[in-house]
Amino acid sequence: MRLICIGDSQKNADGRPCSTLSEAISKGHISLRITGKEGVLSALRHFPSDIAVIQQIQPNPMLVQMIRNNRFSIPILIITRESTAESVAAVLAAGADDCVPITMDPVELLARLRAIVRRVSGVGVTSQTITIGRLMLREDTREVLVDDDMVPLTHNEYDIMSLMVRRRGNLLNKSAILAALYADREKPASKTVDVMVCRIRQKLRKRGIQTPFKTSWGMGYRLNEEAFLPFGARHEDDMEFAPSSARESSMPITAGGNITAGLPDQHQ
DNA sequence: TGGACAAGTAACGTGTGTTA
DNA sequence: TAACACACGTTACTTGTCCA
Repeated sequence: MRLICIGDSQKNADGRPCSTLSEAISKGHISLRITGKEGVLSALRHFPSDIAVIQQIQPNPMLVQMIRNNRFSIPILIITRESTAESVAAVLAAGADDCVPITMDPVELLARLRAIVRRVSGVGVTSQTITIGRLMLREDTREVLVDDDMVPLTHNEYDIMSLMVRRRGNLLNKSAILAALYADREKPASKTVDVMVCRIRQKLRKRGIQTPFKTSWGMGYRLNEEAFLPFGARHEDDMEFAPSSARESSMPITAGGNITAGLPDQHQ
């Protein structure tokens, strides 16, 4: 496994791995390359790696957002010294694959690194394309296709769709979506997310995807993977046409601020 | 069951890019 | 440079859900 270690704190500004990561690397016979956050894009471009590890004092979505905005689909694990549920949710929503404390046992850290790499390189996922049944998301061209028919999404609509697909299986609340879309900009009203999700739904509905997202009342949205399964592979419930103002789900999800963290991850 | 609140949606205003 | 198209955000209204 090839690992690129990115320093995003004063203590590890040049990317030198912390002791926990160093031990995991030595146990796992991992080839290591280090970089500071200034040279991260160049390093990712010139030194293909299997996974990126960002070391931060507190989870900060800006660096993850920058990597994703430059269309690097490399899996990202964040090692952090101090974290809150909200800050972990923000980096996961921005596109990180995992966020772990620096106190984690090196053995578990190594296992997580391997699991993420295995998951991302698995069936249905390539570095540029994610496929879920009839849905194909091309990250290199920022295109979304249903049955090979392109869905004309705007920039923000694509970003929400991409976020939903990459975090499929996880519930995403509106603030997390806004944090991912507007990492370093002033965020609009959360109602904006409702409107953009509604527009995506309308466009997908025209292509026969009736309930692309499940709504959890008061909590957020989740990708409805079954809606994208080919006809005949879906449950009866999903074959029904939803009303125009569909409330796909009203089942309350366990309350809590960090609703994206701690749930099973998405890539199968 | 009804009020409060959240979510869905259409309509509209504004900003920006494109084109003649 | 004006006209136009489009994306985006806001507003207002409707609908659905929760809870006392």
